[in-house]
Amino acid sequence: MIIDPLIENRKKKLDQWRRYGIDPYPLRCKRIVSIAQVHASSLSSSSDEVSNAKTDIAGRIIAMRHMGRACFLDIIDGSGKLQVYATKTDFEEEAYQRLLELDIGDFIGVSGFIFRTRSGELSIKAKEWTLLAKALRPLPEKWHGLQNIEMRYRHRALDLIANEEVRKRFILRSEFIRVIRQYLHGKSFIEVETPIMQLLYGGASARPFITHHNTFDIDLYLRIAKELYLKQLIIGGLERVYELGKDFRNEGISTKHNPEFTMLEIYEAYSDYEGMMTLVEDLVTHSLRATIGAMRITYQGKEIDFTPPWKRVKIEELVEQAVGFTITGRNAAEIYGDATARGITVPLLSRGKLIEFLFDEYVETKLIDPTIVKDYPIDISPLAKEKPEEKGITERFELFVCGMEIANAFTELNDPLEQRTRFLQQQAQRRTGDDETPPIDEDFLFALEHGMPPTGGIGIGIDRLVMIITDAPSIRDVILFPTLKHRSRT
RNA sequence: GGGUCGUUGGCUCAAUGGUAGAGCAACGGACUCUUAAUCCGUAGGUUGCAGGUUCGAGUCCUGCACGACCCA
Repeated sequence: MIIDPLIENRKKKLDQWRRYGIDPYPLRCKRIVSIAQVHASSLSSSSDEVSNAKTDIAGRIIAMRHMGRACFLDIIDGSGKLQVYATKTDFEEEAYQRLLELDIGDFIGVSGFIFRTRSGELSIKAKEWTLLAKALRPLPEKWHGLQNIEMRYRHRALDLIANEEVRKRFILRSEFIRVIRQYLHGKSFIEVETPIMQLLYGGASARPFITHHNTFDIDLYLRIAKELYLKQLIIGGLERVYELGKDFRNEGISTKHNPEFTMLEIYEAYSDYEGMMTLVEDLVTHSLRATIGAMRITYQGKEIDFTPPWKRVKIEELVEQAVGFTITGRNAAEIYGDATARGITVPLLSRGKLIEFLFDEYVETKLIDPTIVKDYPIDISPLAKEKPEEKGITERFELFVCGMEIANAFTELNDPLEQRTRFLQQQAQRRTGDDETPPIDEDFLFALEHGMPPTGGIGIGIDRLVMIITDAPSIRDVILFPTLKHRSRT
């Protein structure tokens, strides 16, 4: 290991504190008030001496300004920043000298009186101080912060210390998720937990991660969706359930994809996809109101208006508008012919996949304001119920915002024989090399054969919603520890 | 997987193919209202890794690692 003089110096100081008889890592500190509380209780007062009572605060030193016989320190805790003013005359000779030996990054506790400096800054005049935790490494630079993106993702602690907006973003993420849970509880949904490690994966089209259970000596899959378990709960009589947690998909990484990501899935018996449209619209707008307090936000320079009602439009209509020829009522060969006649290069696919391809290519990125895209072709919607009046079309919708898929919902297919047929059709695709098609889940079909009431279900991508409300350019900016390749420490 | 860009002191960044620098942080000193404190001084580098071209490479070439963005 390379000897870093900065770290060596701090280690020497650590020993020095011990020689002084001071524990550099004491177990406890005094009962303290938060810095935010100090600011709050001093709002009304503008006098020099704000409080005659002694106040105890604690936090990390982020700046020190030595003035000879006086010293200013900036201290932050989880709630904010406060300036500490220490003068030689207020301390024993030793205590003041040792204060000067502190490093930026160290945690200290300060006992003193709250006052305002001549320039009006709320400060604490220190009477006593204690070392709470010694830092052995220097903090990132004070006003450029930590800019290196790789460092920010690999060492999120430093990112949170150095970059205030990062910390705010993750606090907002937490608030947003809390509000979602409150909303759902208010609607009598119960939160449940289903297996993350599964014998079979399903409920979506994606390649899974594989792990191994040693005692049973079996491979298990990390879930790609919660759908098939949650619907078993609907069958079991838990009529309103949701699960908010991670799914895992073994696919590429991009600014919109992390291999593990947070998905909320909600199932409601006796509802349908119309009910899910209302639910997602209400859930999202309610959560926006309760967190950022606005319906209009700017994402990466684009204005987005969440004001309901959101546009609801059939996928085939959107594709028709974009490509300029008729889709509805025409088969795959006809669509393929029209596309190639217009110079649009499309692969030879089934009808649904063709429409999906054209949608991805020509429509998706243009959907900026929240848009409910509905009535998907049946061959790409194996878990959704077919519309009786429109053969080949299912009661399924996806929500798009800022060109990103945010939610996917259906009137759940509850005919067990039909479901088996659909699964078998998927298996045919699997055999032709589509490795994203999951195997048939007999346990799910077994449950379904006992009868599932008409049900609406939806999956909502939480990370992407948080990206939008926090104006984050990459999904890695809203996941505290995004997936990165291993890099050995030098 | 393909393309483009990036990797220089703890951090943020410089440096026509010609002695690797600055600011912050650190260390020593001065200073009792500073807040990007100020002033004087000191130290800190195998320029991501491995090769190659060259009298000479942070800079040019090849490969690799990691990251960013775009595309698939």
